[in-house]
Amino acid sequence: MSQKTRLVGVMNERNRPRTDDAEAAYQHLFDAIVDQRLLPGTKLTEIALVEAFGIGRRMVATALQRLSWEKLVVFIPNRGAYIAAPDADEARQVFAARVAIEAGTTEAVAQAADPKAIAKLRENIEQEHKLRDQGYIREAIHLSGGFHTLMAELSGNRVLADQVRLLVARTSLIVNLFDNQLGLAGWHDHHDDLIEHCENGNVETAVGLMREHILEIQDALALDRRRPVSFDMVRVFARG
Amino acid sequence: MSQKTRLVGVMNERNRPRTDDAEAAYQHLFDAIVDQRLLPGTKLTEIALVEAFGIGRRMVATALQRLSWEKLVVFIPNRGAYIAAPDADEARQVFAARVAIEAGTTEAVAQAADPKAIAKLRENIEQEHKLRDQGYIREAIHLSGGFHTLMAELSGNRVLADQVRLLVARTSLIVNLFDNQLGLAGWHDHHDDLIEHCENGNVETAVGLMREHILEIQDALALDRRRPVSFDMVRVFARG
DNA sequence: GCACTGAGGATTGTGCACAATCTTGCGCGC
DNA sequence: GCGCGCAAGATTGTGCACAATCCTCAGTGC
Repeated sequence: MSQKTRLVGVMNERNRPRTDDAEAAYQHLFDAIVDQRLLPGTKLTEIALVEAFGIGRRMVATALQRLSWEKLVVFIPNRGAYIAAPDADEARQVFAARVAIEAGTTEAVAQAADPKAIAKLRENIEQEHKLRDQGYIREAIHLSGGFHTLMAELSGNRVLADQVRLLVARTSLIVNLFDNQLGLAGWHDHHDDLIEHCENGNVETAVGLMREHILEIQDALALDRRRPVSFDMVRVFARG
Repeated sequence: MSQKTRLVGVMNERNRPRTDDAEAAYQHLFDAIVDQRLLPGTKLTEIALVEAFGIGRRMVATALQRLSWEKLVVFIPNRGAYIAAPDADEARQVFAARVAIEAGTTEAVAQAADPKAIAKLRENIEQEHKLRDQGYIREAIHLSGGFHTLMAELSGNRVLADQVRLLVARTSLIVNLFDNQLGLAGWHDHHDDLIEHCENGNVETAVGLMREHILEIQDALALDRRRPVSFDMVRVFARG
């Protein structure tokens, strides 16, 4: 028919709705945050991400809103979305939550004492030892996060595992923001002891060790001395 | 000027972007789910909600996706969004997570033993007693959820409080789906005892009571006998 | 010098007219 | 009667052209 309805977008061959693109964009951003390629305060504009990922505004908004819900991104109305920059109070709450939740995951793993799970944890430890011997604090903490996430997954509870995954990610932001006076002296032996007690089904001791371990990470940070965040340090973006 | 740019939407006075409308829609839906006005399997179409709430599709999608992340709504591709209908395994994980997390909140409240917090909890108990005397199981469990949420808020940790709020909401779905053979015999005295031990700073006992309490709620449900969910029982919608 | 205003910029929300994809149901051939 | 296929329906994603809102930064009056 001779309808003149060519107003908007007729015969656009490039707009196929791909639902899981939002998930992909989310994963990319999440990994970039955890790997500290995206630093706190970095600006994330819809249009910029549309161009970067080649997806529509809706999927970008979906990914950003999920990150916002996970407290990794903060929306400032009519200003844009920014990578979150937790303050000292929020940091303390994150660590407190980690103590509470990871006590639960540790208890589950220690009670089960599944040899297969223990083996996976030992494998993770191997890699951690390798990096620790080279003295890289940041990588050590990063892999430490991997250890905690793995432990949560092995607990068999998806709810707790998801929470630990998020809290580890937020810890990554926190480590970036507060001066790190970490003496990794006796710090590295905790994971080994933890595994051993889990293997032997020594539940109480394992849980206690996990709590101490997390609190020790917190104490290694100077929570009263936050690195100033300019909230417009945009240019770091040009790296991914 | 005499611009003829009336292609799309010129001078629409009704399209002012109100950012917090997404939050309002989310709250309405969340409350409806917790209050069991929206039952598991109910279909939630974007367009229907656009007309119901008078907001744009984007904000509706935002609200729905948040509910989806919170596991209260499930997206089925090209079919629409549905109120979640947890299976037995998911139910067990929710209860396990509640045991772990609420052990943490109880510990915090009992350690603080703040008289003001205790008073608030007592006030909640009063209302629960009133409803329990009338024998309403559903309302009792609903208010029981309120007690747990309040406890989590009083623990002073927003992370844990948010999680408990979500887990309580999911429990509301679960209670709806599984045959409830609840004998609320000794069930109702737990909250009273719990408060007392919190008041006296009896941390270990309080935590143990909370764990038992949650497990008792779980045991009162027949998790192996799920009520069939038609996943198209739409008409229940006409009630809000 | 200083406060205030106003124009421009930046950013997100909206309605619209599709496009893509899956489900459903009906008719047809056998 | 029965399976099969194709058309119609339903639902969400997309690009576009705005609208609304807030921020920024000049320029002006006092």
